[in-house]
Amino acid sequence: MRASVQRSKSGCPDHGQPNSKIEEHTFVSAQWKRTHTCGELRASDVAQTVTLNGWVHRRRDHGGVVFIDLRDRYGITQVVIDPQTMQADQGAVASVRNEFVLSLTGAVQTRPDGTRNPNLPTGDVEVHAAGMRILSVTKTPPFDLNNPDLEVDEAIRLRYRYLDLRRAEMQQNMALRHRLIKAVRDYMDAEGFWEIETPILLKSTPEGARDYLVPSRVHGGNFYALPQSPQQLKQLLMVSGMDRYFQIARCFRDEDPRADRQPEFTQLDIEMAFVERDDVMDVIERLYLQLADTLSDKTVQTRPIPRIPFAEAMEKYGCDTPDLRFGLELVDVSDLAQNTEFRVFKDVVAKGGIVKGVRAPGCGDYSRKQVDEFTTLARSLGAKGLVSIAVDDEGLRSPVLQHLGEAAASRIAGALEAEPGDLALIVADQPDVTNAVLARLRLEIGDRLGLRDPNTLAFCWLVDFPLFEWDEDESRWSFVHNPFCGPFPEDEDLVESDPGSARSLQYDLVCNGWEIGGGSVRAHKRDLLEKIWLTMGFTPDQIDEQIGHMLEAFSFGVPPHGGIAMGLDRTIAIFADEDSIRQVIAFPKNQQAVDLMTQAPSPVSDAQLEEVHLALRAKREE
RNA sequence: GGUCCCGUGGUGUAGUUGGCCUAACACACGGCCCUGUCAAGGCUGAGAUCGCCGGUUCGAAUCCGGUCGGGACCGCCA
Repeated sequence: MRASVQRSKSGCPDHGQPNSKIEEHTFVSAQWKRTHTCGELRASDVAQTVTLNGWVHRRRDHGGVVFIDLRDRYGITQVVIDPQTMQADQGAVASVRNEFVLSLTGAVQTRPDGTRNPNLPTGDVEVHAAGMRILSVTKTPPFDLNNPDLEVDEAIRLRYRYLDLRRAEMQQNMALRHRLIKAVRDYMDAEGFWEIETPILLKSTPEGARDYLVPSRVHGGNFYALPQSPQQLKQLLMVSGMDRYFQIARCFRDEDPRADRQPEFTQLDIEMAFVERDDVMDVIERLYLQLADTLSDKTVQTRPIPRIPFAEAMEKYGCDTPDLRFGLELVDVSDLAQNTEFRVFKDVVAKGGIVKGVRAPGCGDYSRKQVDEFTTLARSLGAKGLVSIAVDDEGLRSPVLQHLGEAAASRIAGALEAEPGDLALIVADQPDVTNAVLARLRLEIGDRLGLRDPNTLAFCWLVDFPLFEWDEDESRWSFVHNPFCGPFPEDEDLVESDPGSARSLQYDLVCNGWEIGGGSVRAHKRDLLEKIWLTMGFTPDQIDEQIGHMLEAFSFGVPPHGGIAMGLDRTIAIFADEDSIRQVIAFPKNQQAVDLMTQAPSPVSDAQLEEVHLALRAKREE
């Protein structure tokens, strides 16, 4: 539980408070209203009298002439203030500082030879000010807004997010986000989809992520839940005959945030009637290729988007979100490993584990310390250790060479296709741990060797997922995807006879190692759905309670249907070269799910609690 | 719930094998000078008891413990 959230120190130096006496002007007279934006004046506009409104990006005061770079969303224009020709109060001009909001009027002129600025679209011209009005003064900003290279602590940026959003990088990200969502809407419309809104206040569903709850005032003791996704509603819209639905939907999940996860996030939510797997995938594939072509300078690595069966992805990459921008596939060496004298390997294989490895090209000369970094990473993900084998022209070097034996080590290195100069990294553990660790090590190698080309979009579809996975904690089968995902038609009998072998009609779209979307063709037949839920250990009564309303709806004539949900924040982050979706969300929350700007979540009054019939069990702090 | 990393003027960093730190540098900020800059320039000034609390020590920004804040990850995320 969060104790008291510290407001960082007041932040802004206000030495001498020079601004307190400066007159600010109300924006009443049309005379001071902009005629142009700060990004549009060109040589062809010379001789026009214009008025610009904007923020002072930078000010260069030469004692006589003063240059002001005025900035708005559209760009930056240089304004020259010459005391000889300027009608305004010189004191006001001298008082201007960065981030003041100004109205400046004057004539557009060609810049003198040799003073043009090729780095600015407006750099051929400048406005010679005839008048100036200060619309708003400012305190000194808590961090530099005009230095694109400066990396300011994210907590400070989030506290003053409205200032952070003035920076060019964030303006570009917001522009990209707007254009991408606009392109999505245009595309969906052209494809015959209807955008239909669904409720934000709905019923809590116990499966899945933790719900955000909203207490009901009218119905004491009862709660709405915010949607984790509009899953059930969009399926019901199929029953309603809407045929093709989409929504730019806000979704809410009360789980710990990450770089690629926020408590609330935005999905392109889609559902289609009378479709098979390929129909949904085709709609999304064409959309994403179009988005990549029109909104990104990056190159799509492979068209059409390759499809990778889940089992193959786990085998080659150790995860279901492979980064295909580079090779370095994992290799299973369990057979070789179990025939060595190395007890660690033999025991793991004997207990159902696997031994796999990955090649780190050119890392054969890594120091003990560098190899230890790999080991630390492996241990942090649950591995008990990491076996490294360095290959050079002399032979092999490995901490476990004598346990493994020269010949066996050589065979394993050979299986990994390690050449002189390479380092082979091998993990032996239960399959999930081995794969998770090596998947991460593979990415780490890719990062270190610069193999994750930021100019490439390596899309792939993950298909042929299992329908169920075994839940160790609860000793029962559970969903891999969602409660309505359908099995392969030929696998329907396996739902009862061999649940672990039933394949699902799920598909995930992956790009550069990020899962950017997933969906499925649904199980729309009542008996099949009931069978699936029975397999997962629900009693008929429980099934009725959980999805009775869906089964009832399906009893009134349901079209075969399927859909998908695309993570737009992640999509935009990849397009914008950002490591975190916070960079493409205007007002995100931090890793503790706190909004550092508004300090939400926050206590509410006793009266508010009373109204919604709540009493707190623990006295809140502070 | 857990592992790891980080915390020094407004911002970003240096200093962190304890002592020459009376804490340095750049930007920002205040004052003065300067009529063609575009990261303008010159001179000058103010600003941090080193997140907080406690401990070790003759001596702590530096070592130890705790705590708060931030980040990456694991768990969690149908």
